[in-house]
Amino acid sequence: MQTDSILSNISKHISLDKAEIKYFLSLLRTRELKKRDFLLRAEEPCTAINYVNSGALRAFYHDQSGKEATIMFAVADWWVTDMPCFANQIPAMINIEAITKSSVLQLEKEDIERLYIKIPKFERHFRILMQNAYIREQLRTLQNLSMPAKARYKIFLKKYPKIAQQVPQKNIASYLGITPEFLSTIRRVK
Amino acid sequence: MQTDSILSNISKHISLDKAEIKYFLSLLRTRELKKRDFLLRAEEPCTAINYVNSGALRAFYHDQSGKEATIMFAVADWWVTDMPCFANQIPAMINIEAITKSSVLQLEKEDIERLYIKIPKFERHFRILMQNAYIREQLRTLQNLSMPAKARYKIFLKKYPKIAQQVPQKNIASYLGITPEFLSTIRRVK
DNA sequence: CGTCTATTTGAATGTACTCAAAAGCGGTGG
DNA sequence: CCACCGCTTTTGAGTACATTCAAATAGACG
Repeated sequence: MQTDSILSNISKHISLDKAEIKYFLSLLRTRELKKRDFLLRAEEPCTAINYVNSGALRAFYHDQSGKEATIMFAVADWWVTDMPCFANQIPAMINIEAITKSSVLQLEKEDIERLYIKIPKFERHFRILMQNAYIREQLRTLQNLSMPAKARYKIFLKKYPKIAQQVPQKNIASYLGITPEFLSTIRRVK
Repeated sequence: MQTDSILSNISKHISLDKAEIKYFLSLLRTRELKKRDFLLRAEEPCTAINYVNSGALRAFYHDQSGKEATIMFAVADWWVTDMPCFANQIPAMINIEAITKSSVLQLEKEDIERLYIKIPKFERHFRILMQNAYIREQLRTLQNLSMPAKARYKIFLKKYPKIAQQVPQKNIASYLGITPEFLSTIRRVK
């Protein structure tokens, strides 16, 4: 199990001693995904939060009319889950699919709750993670509201160059909230 | 100082003893705002996070072209600040204005950091707050991407009936990312 | 009561979507 | 190694959603 990466992720915000590291690592389970495997499917229980060791995943929502909206991409060193459903222990609303061969570390809801009790510092770590996620999402809302698609696309390319390389264009379109056709015409004009 | 409300907000997630309550309350400062007063202005340092005791406030961004986008409303029992700037101690990007006469309790950055150290339970409280904010914001993104304005407006009315009553229509338009004129035509058709 | 701002209405325009079809590209099997 | 298949991307025409600008009406408040 590759664990250097997740430990360095955590050491950004809190420091752990040997015993704490050992306990924390004991809670993780590795999950390997082939391209197009699902880490989570809508309607299933969403029991884990996932740390991406390698690869690229996409979280997306399928609405009643069959259209899909991409909620987020997750590449190495990102955390991903269906947060509303993970937090409230209700069936997943979204799907999480591997865009490329990927490897993730899973932390179960029950285990993270135990972890919060046993090593309260982890509340801090995830507080900061949630805070950053909130900030990112709020900025995204702001851009969706105030900018045309072309400007949003340019910002996406600048902000997530790695993701832009790894994922098909139609997924970026659905992240931006536009059709693949329209993204294509945006790109044409440059 | 009205403190029952904020204590009950906090007791949703953590429980405090008498001494902890006393210490926590000692960190708060009341701020009274008249209608149209600013709690925060863009460019100013954003040093505090604010709990709304009463009234209604609006957080909005003014872009270079002069258009404004409403980031959020805050009514009684909500927390509000410019989170990116509060977290990173950089000048505010957004404005927070009182829509009606309001009363807020302010918690300074330095004090909240001390609070986290002295009473680590507060990490948990704000972890849950940030998690919920993230969830709300992600849901909002999803709706912005996948629904036409009319459907978003209906959801807004259902979700925030209190806010819908208290704030002018043009503010709701800017929250939805549409022009006041277009909101008006949406409402016409019913 | 008058002034100022918010809301409504309408016409012209622009941004993004749908549907359809063609072109490009990657993987797979013969 | 090439040919074919399926999927992604491009292109275009017609349409729908949302904006801009301008002007009229309605409401709020001193």
